[in-house]
Amino acid sequence: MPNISMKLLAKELGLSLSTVSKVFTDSHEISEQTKQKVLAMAKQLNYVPNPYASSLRKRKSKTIAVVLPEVADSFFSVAINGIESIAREKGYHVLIYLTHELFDREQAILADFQSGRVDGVLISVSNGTTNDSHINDMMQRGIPVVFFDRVCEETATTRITTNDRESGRLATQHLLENGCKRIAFLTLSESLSISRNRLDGCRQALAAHRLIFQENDLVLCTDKDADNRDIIKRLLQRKDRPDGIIASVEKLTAGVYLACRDLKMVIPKDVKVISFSNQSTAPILNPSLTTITQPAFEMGKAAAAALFNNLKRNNQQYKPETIVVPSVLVPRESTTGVHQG
Amino acid sequence: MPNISMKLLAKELGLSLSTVSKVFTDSHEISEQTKQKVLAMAKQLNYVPNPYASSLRKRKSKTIAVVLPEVADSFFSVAINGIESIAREKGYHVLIYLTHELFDREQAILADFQSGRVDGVLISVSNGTTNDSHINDMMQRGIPVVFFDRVCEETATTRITTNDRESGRLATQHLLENGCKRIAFLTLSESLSISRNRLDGCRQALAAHRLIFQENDLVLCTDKDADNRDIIKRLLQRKDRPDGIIASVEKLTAGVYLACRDLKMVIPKDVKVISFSNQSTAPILNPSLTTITQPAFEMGKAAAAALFNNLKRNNQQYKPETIVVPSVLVPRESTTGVHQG
DNA sequence: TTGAAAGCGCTAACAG
DNA sequence: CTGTTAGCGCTTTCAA
Repeated sequence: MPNISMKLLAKELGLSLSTVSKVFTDSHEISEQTKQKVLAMAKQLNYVPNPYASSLRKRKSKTIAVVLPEVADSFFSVAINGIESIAREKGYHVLIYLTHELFDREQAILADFQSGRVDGVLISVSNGTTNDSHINDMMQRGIPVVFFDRVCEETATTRITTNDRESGRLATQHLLENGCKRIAFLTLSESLSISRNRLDGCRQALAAHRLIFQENDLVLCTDKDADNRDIIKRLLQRKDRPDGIIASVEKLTAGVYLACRDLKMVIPKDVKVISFSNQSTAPILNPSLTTITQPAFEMGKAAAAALFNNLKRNNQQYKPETIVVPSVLVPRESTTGVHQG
Repeated sequence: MPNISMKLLAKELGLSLSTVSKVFTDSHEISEQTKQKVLAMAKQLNYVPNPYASSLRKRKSKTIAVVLPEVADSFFSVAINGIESIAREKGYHVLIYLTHELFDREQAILADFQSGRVDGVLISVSNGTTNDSHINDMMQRGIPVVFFDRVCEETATTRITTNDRESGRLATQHLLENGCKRIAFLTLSESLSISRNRLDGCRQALAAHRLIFQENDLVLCTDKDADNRDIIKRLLQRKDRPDGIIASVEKLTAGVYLACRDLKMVIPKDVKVISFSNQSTAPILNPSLTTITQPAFEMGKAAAAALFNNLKRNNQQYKPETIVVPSVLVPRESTTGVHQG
């Protein structure tokens, strides 16, 4: 059974194509009576409009793209839920693309959007993203782009972030208050905005306590968990080893726990650990893990909402506004030693 | 700057529209020379074909839909990676839809696909899905559907699952071999294929050991983690309490660990725990968690590959084949008490 | 309030 | 090998 078109539907009703079309755009120039008749017949014949014909004609796709480094960690998984929830509300469809942290890929993906495939883009930039020309291209072509989580700070558009710097400061302060004297900061990348900001906050907090961040306490980890475990072991075996560790990315947590286990070091007695993480297992780790939790769902929602705002005001001037959805520090045993609920 | 169309490109070249079109479909009836000329000019003018015009004309969208209950747990996150990787390879785009476990939603989402928006559908059915008429509708309209993970067993199409029954049996056997005498099975739903199959396997293994599964050892949990914690506490406080627990869904793990903590029960001494889970934190839980790990990435890939197969053979008869990608039991301390790497 | 007609950008049959 | 032409299914002037 071929899909029934509007033309057929019109013929069936003895009405003109344009009249029927107007019914579906709920035009006021159609009588209530005709509307009912058309709608009834449409339902009866199971008419479904062809979105691509409409897109072609209107030059609007009712589709947005979400461009992510990966869906591996829980942050993006949850963020997608937030995005989908509001896209759905607006009647938009969501295309998903993964860059796998490759700048090339990210460029290629955005380049495709010049075709008009999507009306707007939500992006969390890849690890390897160094310039924003591909993003500016998009915007110049009238396709709004909104950053979330991993942003380009120079680009003139809306950004949804969490308070990374403040969180870095809080995490550090929390460690210091719990008795740490020397803090190591684990990171995956020095170029990513979130890492830089979290580290900045860490430095600030140390400075406020008249401590200086030692450059060899900044530990660059890798994508391979096994390697990280070794890297962290080496860190913990140094003569000037830290007594507090900040894992600036969720996936670095395992390395810390395993390294400690290998070395028979006890968290939090020998070293205290705090992690930027959304993992639901934080409370059941042993010791339970103190986390800075990002509001992933809220950020997803905020990002989508911002995009739809930019979408409706049709100009190409987006204000370089930054919306901050704050993270939450949840103290648990890995820093406090105190057992809780 | 308006997007440049093929028409303009043709005019610029002094060629006809159709010649240019044929260049882009790489038709053999165009001279190499003209091809080069066209391609060069296209690049120069930054020509990008309009996908919707093409979709309209060809009645193909080069787009597939992935319909999921939720992206909350790690299984689906990773599966998406697998799907995306092979969609990308084939030059397809991926739309994502969430049902939030609601049958209504699932129906509405599929109904929209009658419009021709997608060429094929990958679906993991929602918790509340009881019949498959919406799926059959799709297929009758020539849109292939492939199930993955959560399948409808009656529906005549390709299914990608893991060996749920076998895994249920293995999990049970593993507990028995480690000394359990009475096993409780935690589940979220009795209707879901995966839950039923895992439970079946559990029953089989018990029977093989001349044990009978007591009906009150089947524990129905909820979506609320806090509630589950209480439910599991009650389970562990029964006079005839189990000494082994199978969490048939990842998210039930936390409840077990927390309930034990509340009751000062020690895993694995007082109760052994095995969980169907893909969480990367399993090794760093304390005790580390014995898991049955689903091959999420592989299943995603297999599902996408199967869909593309069905896509190219254009008939409407798909064979009701089930492809099984086996899960892996990873023994850890929560059942063995033995500490490992 | 309804209808006729043009055209969004592309593809594919057919002709030359 | 290249060009002409007729749509894909819909929206939107403009005219009736």
